[in-house]
Amino acid sequence: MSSALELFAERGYDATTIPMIASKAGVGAGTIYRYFENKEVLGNKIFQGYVDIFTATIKNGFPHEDSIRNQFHHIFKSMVHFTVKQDQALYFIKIHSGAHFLHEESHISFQGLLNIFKNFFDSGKERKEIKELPSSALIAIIYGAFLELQRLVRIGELVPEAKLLEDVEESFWDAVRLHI
Amino acid sequence: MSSALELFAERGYDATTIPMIASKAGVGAGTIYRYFENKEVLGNKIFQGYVDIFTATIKNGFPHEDSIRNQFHHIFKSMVHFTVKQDQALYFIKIHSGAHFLHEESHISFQGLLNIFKNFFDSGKERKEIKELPSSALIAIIYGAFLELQRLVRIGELVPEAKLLEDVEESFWDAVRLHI
Amino acid sequence: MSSALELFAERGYDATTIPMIASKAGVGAGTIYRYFENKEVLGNKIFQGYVDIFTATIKNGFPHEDSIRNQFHHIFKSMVHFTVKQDQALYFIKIHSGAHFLHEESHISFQGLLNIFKNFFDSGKERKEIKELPSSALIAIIYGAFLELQRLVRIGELVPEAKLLEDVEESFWDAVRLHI
Amino acid sequence: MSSALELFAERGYDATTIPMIASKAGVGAGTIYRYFENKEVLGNKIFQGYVDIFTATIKNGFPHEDSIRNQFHHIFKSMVHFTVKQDQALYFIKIHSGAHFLHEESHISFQGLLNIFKNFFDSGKERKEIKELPSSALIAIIYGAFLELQRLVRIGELVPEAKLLEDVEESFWDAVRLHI
DNA sequence: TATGAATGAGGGTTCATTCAT
DNA sequence: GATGAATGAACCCTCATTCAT
Repeated sequence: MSSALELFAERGYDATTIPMIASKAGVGAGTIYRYFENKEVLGNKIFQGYVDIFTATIKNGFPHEDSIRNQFHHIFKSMVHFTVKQDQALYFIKIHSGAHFLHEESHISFQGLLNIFKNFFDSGKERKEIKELPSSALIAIIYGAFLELQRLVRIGELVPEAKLLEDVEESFWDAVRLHI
Repeated sequence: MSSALELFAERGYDATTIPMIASKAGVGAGTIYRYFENKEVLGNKIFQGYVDIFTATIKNGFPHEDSIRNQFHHIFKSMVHFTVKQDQALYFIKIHSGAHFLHEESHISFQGLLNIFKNFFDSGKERKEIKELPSSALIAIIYGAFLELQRLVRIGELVPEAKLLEDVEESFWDAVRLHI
Repeated sequence: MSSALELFAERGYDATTIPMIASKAGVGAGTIYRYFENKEVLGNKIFQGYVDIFTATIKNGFPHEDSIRNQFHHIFKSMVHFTVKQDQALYFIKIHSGAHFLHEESHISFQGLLNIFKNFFDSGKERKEIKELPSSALIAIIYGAFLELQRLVRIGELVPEAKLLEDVEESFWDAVRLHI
Repeated sequence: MSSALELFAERGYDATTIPMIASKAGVGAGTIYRYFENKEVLGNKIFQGYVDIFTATIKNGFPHEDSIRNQFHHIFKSMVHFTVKQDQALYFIKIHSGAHFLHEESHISFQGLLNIFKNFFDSGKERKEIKELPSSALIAIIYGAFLELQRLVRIGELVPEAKLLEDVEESFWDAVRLHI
């Protein structure tokens, strides 16, 4: 799975062949079919797997009782944390989140991820601390911006130092918070 | 080209076949090869074509002498304008901007687009009106957020009404402006 | 036809396209189909046409009453003559004389050509001036040797000067004549 | 390879399709690509392979110390020997020796074959036993005549009995030897 | 259980042929 | 009559998938 992830992230699902994956994993091509029905299933397993890890990372230790700002900080920190550990995974998710090979189940997993954000923004709006934009829009802003930034980190155009992360978090927070 | 654009945007370059494009365009598969040397050239022509239109849209009437805020407004308005006219195009550009089939020329066109943003942010930082983040990061935030929002519009989850656009612009501006 | 001949000789029948021929002839591709039903017919027309000219060249002024040696001289001279005028044609005939696209009629034309040689050799054998080999073998020797020589001339490895031609004729005659 | 050889010899390289070869060989079309990078490589492998075998056949047991006449006999015998074993191969070589798909390496192999003949004729001319024709011409005569004869054997018009071979060898020798 | 040779459907592409102009 | 854009069958080739070992 990690061989497949790397290749899918590097070359895209369609441009990656099963023999490539097998060779990178050091197994025979046929062996892959003992563990995954076919390439599509493999792609979905990886997609769901990492989306779920991402989701779990954010859920883990979420400060439900804390302030909105601190909840936001937790989310941001979790995203960075996941990204650092799984930069291939996030890039893979980004470029394949609308891919033709994804099953309904994968889309649902993805929605689950987005829902965490949704819940957060909904409660933030209730408390008049978050802008009165549709939550889906707020998610799109944070998620889209974050993934694009991550792309820059990936290609080496940006180095994720503490100061930068702090500034980016500030920018994100400014984007969504309600300015009085 | 518009048939190809639609399919490339929907399914991605690799998952789109020439017969699919031909069929959607209502022509024979061979006909495509009278106008484009091969699939790769077709992909690049479309990519460059729309990137250039996007670039031109932003450059057109850019208020160089106006305030940073008004320049930002022009950029945002231009992005919306282009998106409304060419919703497929922007999504196509997004998911293929690092694709393996792109020629050097296409990358340069894309860089040209990003440079407009860069120049804007650089001058904004000089005037102390924009956050002290690397311009590439600021671009990523705006560009990433915008494209993700546009995806929602595309799939019908968001309706781009005047009020929404206004709020989104405000959010974007908050994200990049220097809060005193 | 001459454009087609040149291309067929240079690249072979299969590697020559109708648009190539049209372009070389300075006409539209469709125009060719006003004069030849299809590519196959064109190929056959050319093959037959030149085989017939070759045949006529040899028949023309054949010294039926003269000595075998002089008849041989006439044949050799005619072959050279035809070759000089139509070097493409002979090469085309050589490399396509067993080609898949030839119709029965073309094969018959070709047989007609070989028959002239056959008659000559048969009468020579009767007069005990030609070796007692099957006429088909004698033809093969002269015809095969001549065409291979012609190939060398074509590619510039041999210059067909008078002395060379004389020597080659001598060699050919030695090959077939009965040495007492 | 033998299926390909047969088809290439019968129909020519260009008119032979990979599916034809696969079907004749009783394998799937894709299987061929496990053993040969592409059709061109297959064609060259076959060409070189047989040219090399032909070359080896002549070199094998060549009587360097013997008389020119006996050396000639060895060459002729070798040609016949090779032809009997590989009748398709020689015809394939003949009709493709100038073909567009041949790599430089194949041309060199072919030149190597012709060089054996060249060396033989050169030494024969030195000893005043061979006609004073360019060696390339002498080769063309023997090679061309032989291949044309072989064609007749292939199509059944000539039966290669001992007597015939003896007579043909005599004819060939007469063609090239210096008549005092 | 693991393998990788074999398969053949399907992709990109070419080109003989047609036909509206 | 001449044209050349359009066509689609058929080519070469790739690769997901199978299955005998």
